[in-house]
Amino acid sequence: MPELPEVETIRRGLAERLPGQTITGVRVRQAQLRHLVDVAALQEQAVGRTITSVDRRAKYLLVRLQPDGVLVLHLGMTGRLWVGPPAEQDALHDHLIFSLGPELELRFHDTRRFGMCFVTTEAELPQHPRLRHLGPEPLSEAFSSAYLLERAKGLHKPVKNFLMDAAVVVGVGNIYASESLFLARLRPARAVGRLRLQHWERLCTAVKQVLQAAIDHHGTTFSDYVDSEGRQGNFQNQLLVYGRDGEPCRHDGRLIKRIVQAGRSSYYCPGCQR
DNA sequence: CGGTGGACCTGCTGGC
DNA sequence: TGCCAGCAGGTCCACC
Repeated sequence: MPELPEVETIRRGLAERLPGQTITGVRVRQAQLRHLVDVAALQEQAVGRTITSVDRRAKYLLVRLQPDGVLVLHLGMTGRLWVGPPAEQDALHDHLIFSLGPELELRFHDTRRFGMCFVTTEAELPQHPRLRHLGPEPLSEAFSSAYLLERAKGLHKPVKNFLMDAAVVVGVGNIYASESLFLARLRPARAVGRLRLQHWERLCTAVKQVLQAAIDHHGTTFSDYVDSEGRQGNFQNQLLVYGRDGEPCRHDGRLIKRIVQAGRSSYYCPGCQR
């Protein structure tokens, strides 16, 4: 479900409400998510700790704990987090419930169960198997045209798949990959090893622009994404190609095409993108 | 080594 | 109406 802008929107909501709260209990209704949740580790390393901040690395939310510990949450395709007064009853697919004293709770809901939850220490976090291979943040200076050119050298994979490879850059999912390629005027099937610096400059700028604009609009609600306060995003109104198969391009009127790459839909304008 | 295809899950939609 | 194929915003691993 969520790509970087949606996760960042959720992070901002959590960062307003969680710091200073103490995790007083955890209830696991379904431990089998993307990986099996280690309930004992949560009890030992999260319960009783106070939350100091909520940060983000790639699409992972990092709930930092005092005196040490990081509660890591990933929303997969359909994960949602909810902060509020304790619910009267559990809903279907409410898997994890963190009590924050008697009047507040953090609830993790995930229909398809591709999400993740684990706890680790501050020292182990960078080397954690789920995080250690991750590439640069797209909105950081490390994500540059020079970096992309170097990284793509000798590779033959399509630029769409390259952009969605978390070892290359994190946070760019299926929606924003198509949108970025449209802005950069590049067809998704272009082989990365043959692109020149000028192409990477266009693409790098486009990725940053699209992600920042989506964050500014609180993300994209395509079917069911909502933030931690239950609010929908607004960026779906600004999508230029994603999900617009057969509709006219807003720039040149040609019909948007849909192709499948690595099992995922890609959308592009055959006129604007080369 | 790089690249693809399928697996993991549930639920919704559209065609017959 | 019912059934079934196809699709969905992510990640990982086995296999060529």
